[in-house]
Amino acid sequence: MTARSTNTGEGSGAQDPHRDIPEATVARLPVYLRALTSLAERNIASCSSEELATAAGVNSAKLRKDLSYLGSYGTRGVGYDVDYLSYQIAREIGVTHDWPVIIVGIGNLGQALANFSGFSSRGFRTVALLDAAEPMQGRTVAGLEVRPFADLAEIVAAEQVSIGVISVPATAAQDVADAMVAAGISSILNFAPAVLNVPPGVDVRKVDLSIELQILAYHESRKAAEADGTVDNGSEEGIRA
Amino acid sequence: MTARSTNTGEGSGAQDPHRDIPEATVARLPVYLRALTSLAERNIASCSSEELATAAGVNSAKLRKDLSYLGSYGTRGVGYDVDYLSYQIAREIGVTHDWPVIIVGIGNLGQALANFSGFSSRGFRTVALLDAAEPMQGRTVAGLEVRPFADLAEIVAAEQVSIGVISVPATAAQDVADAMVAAGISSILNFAPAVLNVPPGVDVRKVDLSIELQILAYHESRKAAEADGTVDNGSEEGIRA
DNA sequence: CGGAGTTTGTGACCGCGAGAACAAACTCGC
DNA sequence: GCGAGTTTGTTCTCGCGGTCACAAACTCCG
Ligand SMILES: NC(=O)c1ccc[n+]([C@@H]2O[C@H](COP(=O)([O-])OP(=O)(O)OC[C@H]3O[C@@H](n4cnc5c(N)ncnc54)[C@H](O)[C@@H]3O)[C@@H](O)[C@H]2O)c1
Ligand SMILES: NC(=O)c1ccc[n+]([C@@H]2O[C@H](COP(=O)([O-])OP(=O)(O)OC[C@H]3O[C@@H](n4cnc5c(N)ncnc54)[C@H](O)[C@@H]3O)[C@@H](O)[C@H]2O)c1
Repeated sequence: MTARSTNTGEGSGAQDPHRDIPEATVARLPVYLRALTSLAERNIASCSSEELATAAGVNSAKLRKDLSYLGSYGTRGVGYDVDYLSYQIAREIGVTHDWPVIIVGIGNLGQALANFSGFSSRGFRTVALLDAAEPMQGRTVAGLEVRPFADLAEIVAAEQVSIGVISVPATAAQDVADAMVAAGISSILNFAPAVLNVPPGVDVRKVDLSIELQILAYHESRKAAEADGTVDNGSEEGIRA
Repeated sequence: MTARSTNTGEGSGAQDPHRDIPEATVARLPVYLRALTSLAERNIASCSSEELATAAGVNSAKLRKDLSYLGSYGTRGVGYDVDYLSYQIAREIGVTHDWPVIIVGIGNLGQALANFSGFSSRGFRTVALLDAAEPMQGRTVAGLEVRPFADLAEIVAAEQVSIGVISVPATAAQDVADAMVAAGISSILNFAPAVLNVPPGVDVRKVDLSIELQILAYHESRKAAEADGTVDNGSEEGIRA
């Protein structure tokens, strides 16, 4: 029984800014930022939590709690200053300056992503497009030359890239991810329907179209069943009164 | 078998199929289905929860719990039959037959989606492409003629469409959603960065690229700060890997 | 200057979901 | 037939996250 259980008093102080923002809150901050941008474009200088919450599609209490994690940037009885809050959220997320991004796999989806203007307007800058296929290389997409996949490490080092987008077929996704990690990339956005294995310290987020549709299909099935009465062909029992 | 002996309780048995599957589980079922498909393609006939869990990138206990919501389809001491379990999951999700889907907004992203083969192989069939712009209409994308947006209601009724995909600019998204709902669509997959307002009974899922990237940027910022020396106290040794 | 009205920030509560642990059920070898 | 080994299905516990409700803080007006 040594003093192993130090227990670290450390107090329960929760209000130390920049300390452990809940993941669910992090996922909503970009939504708030977008809503604020939209308000700013309409020359609205300040807003209440209620207004911002409806613009963002969330509960106002949740919004206030989320914002409280980054500090007290509102004024009681008044609301939030749009520009000021925008900046604070952008600073917390880390998009006050642009992040360089590379896209690997310039097929159907990769080209759409490359042409997507929403990147640059929200804190990101596509600095390179990479593809393994010979016919693609050298072609220009969205003003950028498509470069060979072999140049990955060189580009990542030269441009200080830490975020990579994968839009290659599922079979190649793990290889690309491995190469990205080896090159020094530590955040990956994966569009391929594959489970990626990465070392600790590397973040992966996935966007999976089929999964989203299947989730919708599940609820749609239940709606149909609800309206219909029965669910399926009951080979077992399914006796209904 | 069929000896349903101790069926008296029914209290916490909770094994009534088709009753309240948790949302988090629903979101993972497609992942399991994909992993199973992959196993089947490699001619693997059965697997344990451990194997399937690693293939799906989740914890085995979580996987077993998830599967238990749809019934007892495994065999203790043996594992799961791949084909049988695949069918059961597909049936639960509702993708034993194909769902007709329409895509509205055939720009960069819409064309990529239309050309995406993953739809048809996972329970969905693109039956129509719609766009409001004159120059697009009549053109053929992925073997389908692009039709005027005004035909929406007619197409939805004729093809019994209940799932719609929105890939128009954010400013038009709400209008398109309203038209979809009016036409009878009750599930929407939205790619536009906009908050959609829909009546109850209509499901909306959103895929938002910028948000995903900003979440990555947030964690990336913290990694940079961590490595930079913004860490003040060195008293604690337990650095989370 | 003070009270009424408004809005933020936060403490309390509760339900869902993740994970560990274990009993039940099945197979296999003898 | 029976015990040993294996794997599922379920129970229990704990922490995160969503919601409510309210005190604190600010403005406005008389
Ligand atoms: N098209 C869509 O709408 C869509 C939607 C959701 C998901 N996805 C997924 O995104 C991925 C790409 O889809 P797509 O339709 O653009 O496919 P695609 O076949 O059109 O393009 C894939 C590109 O990746 C390149 N590539 C292949 N292997 C590579 C490697 N090892 N290194 C570098 N580049 C490589 C190919 O040359 C090709 O240009 C797929 O995994 C697909 O499942 C696509
Ligand atoms: N391109 C991408 O990679 C990408 C990624 C993420 C999100 N998005 C989002 O997806 C949406 C589409 O992106 P895009 O790059 O394809 O844009 P785009 O401008 O290339 O295409 C939009 C299409 O929608 C059509 N359209 C406009 N208003 C319409 C209406 N009221 N009814 C029917 N059709 C209409 C236009 O004619 C055009 O063909 C945007 O909201 C964008 O923010 C795109």
